[in-house]
Amino acid sequence: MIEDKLAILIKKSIVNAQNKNEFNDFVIPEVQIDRPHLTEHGDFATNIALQLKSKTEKNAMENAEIIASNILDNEVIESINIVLPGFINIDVKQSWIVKQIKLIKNKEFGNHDLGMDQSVQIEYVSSNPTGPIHIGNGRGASIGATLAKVLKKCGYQTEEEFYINDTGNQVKLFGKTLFARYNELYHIKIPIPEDGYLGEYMIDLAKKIKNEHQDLYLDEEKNAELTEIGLSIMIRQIQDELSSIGVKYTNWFYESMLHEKKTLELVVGMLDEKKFISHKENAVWFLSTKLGDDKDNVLIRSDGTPTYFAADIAYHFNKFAERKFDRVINIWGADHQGHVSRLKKAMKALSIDEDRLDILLYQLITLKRGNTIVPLSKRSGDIISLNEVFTETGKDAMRFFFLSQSANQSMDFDLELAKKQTKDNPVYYVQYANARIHAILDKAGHADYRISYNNLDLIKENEEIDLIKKLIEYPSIIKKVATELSPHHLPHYSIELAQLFHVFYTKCRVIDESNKKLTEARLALLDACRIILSDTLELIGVTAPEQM
RNA sequence: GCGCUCGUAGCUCAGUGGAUAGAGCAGCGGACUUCUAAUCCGCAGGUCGAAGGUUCGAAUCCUUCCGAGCGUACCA
Repeated sequence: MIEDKLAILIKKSIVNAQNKNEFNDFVIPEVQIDRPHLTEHGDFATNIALQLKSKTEKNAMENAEIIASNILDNEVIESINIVLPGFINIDVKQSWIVKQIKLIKNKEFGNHDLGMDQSVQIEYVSSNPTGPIHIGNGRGASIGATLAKVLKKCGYQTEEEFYINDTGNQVKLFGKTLFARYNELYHIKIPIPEDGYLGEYMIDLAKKIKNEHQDLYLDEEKNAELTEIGLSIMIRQIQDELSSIGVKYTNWFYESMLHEKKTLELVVGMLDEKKFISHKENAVWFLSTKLGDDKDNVLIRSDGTPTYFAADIAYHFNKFAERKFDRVINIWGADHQGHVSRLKKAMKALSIDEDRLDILLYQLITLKRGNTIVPLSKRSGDIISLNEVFTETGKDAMRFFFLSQSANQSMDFDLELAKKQTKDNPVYYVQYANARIHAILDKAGHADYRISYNNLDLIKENEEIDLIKKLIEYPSIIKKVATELSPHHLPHYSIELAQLFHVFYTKCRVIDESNKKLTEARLALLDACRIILSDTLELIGVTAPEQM
């Protein structure tokens, strides 16, 4: 990365100055390299001279002068300007920028080795299998899928997992509701449980089972089997819907596995051994207050059944201790916020370093129809399924939309406006840039022009240089997304890149019959652009069409 | 009450210690005989919720207040 290169040059210059006694000895802090907003402030800037004030006992301007005068000869820096109150502004050589095109020959550009081959598991969506996934889950799906791809690009061994809560109260309710709906088809009236699932999809589900198995499960004693069949159909539907927006998991993990393998008992036993368990009012409690939480939490209810929390501790124990992931990232909706601290405390209690667990919360989506809020509840049957929204807006517009805001920002999703806004979605602006690139490359191919890196020095228009500068920013964007777990930078970057391409397209004609050398150099630039743009779109989870 | 997140242009949002705060949409005005006008160029639009503080420097950090969403279960 160019920033690293410049930081090293600056660091060397400070060492130089120290050796010449122009600076006294001190430990050099990390040199921060920024991209200034204004072009007159240079291509890059650093505030290191300001930061060193306390260490050198000189003022920032003096520091800057010393640093600038000690920078060794190099192929990158064109000029250095020192500006009050002590900024060092750096302009980079055009000849160096242009040469960078050569480095962008495939999609490995932008890769990092941050992960050092560590294994990381990313768990996301994990919605209850008692109903179809709703529109709100689309956000978690988009964030998770993109983050997984970026981490892979950064040298992690990634695994993507969907956790299926196939046991517990909600599943029981689901089973009872399904039983009632199924019987209804045979004109047998069985009341739907009070908190049952009222959505119409339960009727469809019952019909499906009737078509396949006829009256085989009318007997109440076979309710467990009926529930299992219902769940498996539901899960398949969830898989299909996620896959149709381009989200595919490496693993689907069933909660029931934890019960079968007695992981819960194991974990509760371990916590007991480490004195984090107490028995109060016939229930078993986890003493998270011992680790600084505000309150303790029930693991086993007074009726003997485990809570969701207990299962989740076992599940995470399984991730870390049994499957041995180095790192685990969970992507949760903000309504699970209260769960974060106690799960981390539980890991700590089990002697698992809580820093290995990252929980990324995304703020919830408020669904609206005009000015009225549309409530969402699986149980009441108020469901806007992911499926019905994306078939109207399209997968690409949806993925781009969900990713383009920071996870900390709550989102409004207006169902009426969604279709209208679809055509305004910036994703098309970006895709159009890609289509334009391919139009030129195709035409050049037919006319027998070849990409050539031999005459890159012919590239000197401002629009070309700006475009290349944006291209070589790509690795730092990827790094930012991976370290901050903030995938929303990708759509923004793609828009900026597309914009610079469109400007270039308007100002610089690529195929110029009178100038074959320039044409072939520009084809090299164009190809670099194609690679970065399509890689960005792939990470976002959006297609890169060659024609529009 | 306490905790988490947010408050930036008419709208939707970037920017989270750096210099004169940016983009899209909406608005107004221009540009197609050219490799795709789903494009480009220009104009207009802001006391960064409020007040204090920290420092060379604050939309960004701290404190208080105001407003919004979420959480605070022997639900998941």
